[in-house]
Amino acid sequence: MIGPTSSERVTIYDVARIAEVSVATASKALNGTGRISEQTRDRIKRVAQQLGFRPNALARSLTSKRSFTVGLLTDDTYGRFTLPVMAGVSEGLIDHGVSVFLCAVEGNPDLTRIHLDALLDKQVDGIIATGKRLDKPLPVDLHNLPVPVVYALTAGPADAVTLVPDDRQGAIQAVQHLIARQRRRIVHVTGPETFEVARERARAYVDALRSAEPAPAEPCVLYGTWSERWGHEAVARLWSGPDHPDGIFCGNDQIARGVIDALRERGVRVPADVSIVGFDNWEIVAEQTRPPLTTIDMNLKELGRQAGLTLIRSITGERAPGGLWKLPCSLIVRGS
Amino acid sequence: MIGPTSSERVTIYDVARIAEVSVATASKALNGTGRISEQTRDRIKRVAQQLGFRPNALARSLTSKRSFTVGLLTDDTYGRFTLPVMAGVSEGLIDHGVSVFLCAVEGNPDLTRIHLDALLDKQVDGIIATGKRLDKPLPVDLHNLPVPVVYALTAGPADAVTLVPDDRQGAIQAVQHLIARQRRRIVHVTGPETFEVARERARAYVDALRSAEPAPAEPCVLYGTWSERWGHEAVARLWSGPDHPDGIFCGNDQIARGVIDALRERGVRVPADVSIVGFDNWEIVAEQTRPPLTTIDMNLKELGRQAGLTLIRSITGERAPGGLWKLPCSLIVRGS
DNA sequence: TTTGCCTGGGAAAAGGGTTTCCCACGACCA
DNA sequence: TGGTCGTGGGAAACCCTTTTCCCAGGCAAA
Repeated sequence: MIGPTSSERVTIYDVARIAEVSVATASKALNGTGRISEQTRDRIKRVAQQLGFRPNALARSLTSKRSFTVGLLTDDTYGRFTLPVMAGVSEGLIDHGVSVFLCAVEGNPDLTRIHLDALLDKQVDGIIATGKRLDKPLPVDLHNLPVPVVYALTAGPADAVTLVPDDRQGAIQAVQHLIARQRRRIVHVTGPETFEVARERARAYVDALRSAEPAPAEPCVLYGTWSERWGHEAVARLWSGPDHPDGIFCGNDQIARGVIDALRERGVRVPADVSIVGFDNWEIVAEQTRPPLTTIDMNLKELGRQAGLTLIRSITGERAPGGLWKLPCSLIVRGS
Repeated sequence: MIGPTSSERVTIYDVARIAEVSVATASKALNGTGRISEQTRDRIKRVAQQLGFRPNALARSLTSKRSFTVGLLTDDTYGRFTLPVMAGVSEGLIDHGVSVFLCAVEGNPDLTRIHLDALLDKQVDGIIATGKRLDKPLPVDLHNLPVPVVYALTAGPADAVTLVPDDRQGAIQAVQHLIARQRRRIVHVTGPETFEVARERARAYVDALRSAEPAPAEPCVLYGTWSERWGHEAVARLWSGPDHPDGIFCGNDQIARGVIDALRERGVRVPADVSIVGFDNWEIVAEQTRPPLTTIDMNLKELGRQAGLTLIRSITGERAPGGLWKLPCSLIVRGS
């Protein structure tokens, strides 16, 4: 009777025994290494197939020094930004047989340490650090780890690869879109000035306006919070004076949502009287506004995928040049 | 000079050599097993500490048959429901030294198969399957796996543990809250009737009304979609006739958002004229409505934690009775 | 002094693979 | 017929840790 000795998992010993070869030969046949005759190889493969043999990845990792796992450290509990990144990482890595350990560390240094130690003990091949703010590093030092680290959406050391959306390019696209729609009095309503991304987008907004022909009205940046409420308030403020904007570039989709609602309440038509562009392409918000929101997509899933692939390259020894890698954003045109 | 032989990772051999004992003794000392004299144990521990020795979890798993990893299979790409569950799972398991493999399978059977095989090859101790709909199973059969499986927010076989929020209890709480606020004409605006949760909540709504004293107006359930737009439409429909409700229980927070906005646009005051209760406690929505939304929280993080702990128990041999475990929801009272 | 027990510690196997050699054998050539 | 070479396959070491015996020696009891 053909079959493994017991109900336990079938090992390469079972395969070898039944194919009547040594385990060394079996291993070489199954991995395509070493010199084996065509027919022996086929026979071994057939037996392995029949037995449903699947090599124990743990045992294999022990010798190969590669565990085909990586850790994903994330600081973003709410997950609005992290989730697409995670999905991208996972998607980009599974093709390489690599699985991803998820570690939600919620800004807690002790917890982060615990997760990090667990990852290292489990011999991960590399680590991806991700957060929601580029200017806030993770609460633990990832320097001098025995494995490569790639940063995504969070601050890393200068010599490491850090992947971020190209906020500047995204903001410029947004402004140019408004200009192309014949808008001339374009203001920027965004989050707190303490956020680097807010300042970056604001700078890009100013530059884009300044370099436009014919020259639009002077730039005007309103810093506030990342909330709908602030969108309402900003509209109230903007419409309190005599000069009203005809285009508003919002720092995120929630603000844009507030702006759109406030405008509708005032009887201002979007996009007839004022065009709105958001930022994030948070579909659950952007698709539900009336009209649906034109916005900038940061392509976070793609960013995650790139992070994964970059990490793989580092693991396999390719030395990537460190620094900030900016990935392009896309303009999503909807109705606003 | 005290130190490991090379720059490689320090192994238990290094510890043993430097402490001048055998590896067997070192292992026993560090794990607190076997019989070792107090001083030898201390010496070994001190050496291990100095060397920064951390045992290789892979090698350890090889003998112990426990990898201290579990797989989390999720079908919910958007992650609104899954993310809190994931966070809870991770949080509940890290205390037990267990790490979580994240597998986003997006309803793709082949991809699911690939992930599942990778998990099994990596010798996970167990698997948590999660989705966003109880009535839609994952696109792969998790029966007869060599490891225990726990289901959360997704359909599992009858003999397995399946954790879900107690929709009935949550809905009843919502209705009772409205009744306690002296509301008598309470309607239920919810998602598609094809969703089991929608029907379940609707049944609970009906039952809660029927058993209330003094008897409120006849139940009225409006099925639609899970969108803001449907909230608007439902209000339009409800206010087209002569009899207007004074309480609305919404199937989710997005619908509630639409309802609240539509009411404000009509000049109906919330909660003076009509009280609203949502479902999900999706904070980003619920806190931004005007007024902030009173809603039902499904305690998904706690659900995730329970899923993790239940899985641990199954792994360690405790046989949990299979079936549907309903975890209580909480009423979150805000301004509506 | 012998016997027996207890104690602390070590040798070796096991866990499931991969890899480095090394060997046997047949073919080919002189 | 003897030597050389290429080929297919195997023995054993190795990866790192745990665990199962087993042993040596000290001490108390007989």
